[in-house]
Amino acid sequence: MLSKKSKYAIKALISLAKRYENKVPVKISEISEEEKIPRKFLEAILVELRNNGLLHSKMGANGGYLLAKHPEEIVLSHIIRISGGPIAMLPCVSLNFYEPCEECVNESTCGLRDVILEVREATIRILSKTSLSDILQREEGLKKKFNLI
Amino acid sequence: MLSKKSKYAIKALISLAKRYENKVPVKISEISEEEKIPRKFLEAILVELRNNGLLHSKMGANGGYLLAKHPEEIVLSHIIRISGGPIAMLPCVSLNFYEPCEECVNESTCGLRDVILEVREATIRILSKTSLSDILQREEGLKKKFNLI
DNA sequence: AACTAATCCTACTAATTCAATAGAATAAAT
DNA sequence: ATTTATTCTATTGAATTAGTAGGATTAGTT
Repeated sequence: MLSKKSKYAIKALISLAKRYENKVPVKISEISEEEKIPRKFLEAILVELRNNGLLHSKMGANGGYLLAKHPEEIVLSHIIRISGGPIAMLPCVSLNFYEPCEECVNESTCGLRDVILEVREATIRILSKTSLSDILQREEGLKKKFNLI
Repeated sequence: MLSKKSKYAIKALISLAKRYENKVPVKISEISEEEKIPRKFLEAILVELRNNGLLHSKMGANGGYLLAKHPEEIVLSHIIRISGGPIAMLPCVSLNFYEPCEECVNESTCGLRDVILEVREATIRILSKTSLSDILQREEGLKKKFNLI
């Protein structure tokens, strides 16, 4: 399960991606209201995304946040890793949050691990090719599909 | 991330699958020691698996647990669901633990949900075709690969 | 019948992680 | 100066997960 933090991070970035062309900083409170994300929690999340190079910030009046890269260059796997969510279903197959199972006698011959490794690969394949732009495109597609446009 | 409970459940069932042919009940303490799973915790897990039809139990002296089905018929997705772990990365795409996102205006046009749906499908595809037998076969394969046999 | 070895059941507690909040410091625009 | 923002540090609350305790029940053995 994705943490709320990760979900909020993704939603906030999608919201910023929508206005990427404006090149005008967007305030925390604006995103918070639009996406219904608790103000102070979002604040912490955005700082973290900035520290990891996904956002630029501007302080003071008329300040706010901007994507640091083109929406095509920001992919889901990266966002999830920054916002603290391991992607793998077991620590022993995680690239970024690796930990051995205490009880495992021989990790390299563990059948369960082998399966979960496959799951991770399938998951990463999708998440690392899906950018903010892709998500926006999907939304357009879905709106058309449901005749909402 | 899989909970420890789920992981323990899977490991316990694999351990039972190895002795499936014996048709002799296996004691909790035996499994607990072999797999290094806390005794009392395992107890609760096995009862749940039994209540959900994956195990048969026999009380009293010489009692213990047996798989209720052939190891080929017990698949990972089922074990994980019983032991409480949702498989999907978001509640809004979960079949068995569905919950809408409070903040979502229109779920059916949510681009993020659409991607996560794809991830879930890829995951379930693997987990629901992998049985206890498959895992044992993988272990054999891995042992050969690493010349441990 | 008594004894022993096992699961079963109910309840509780501990530990960890997740989610959210408070409040003052700093920066920039007017 | 004043206002409008982000930034930083610290703390709290809530929920979930992990694990424990102890007695009731069942069945085999002598």
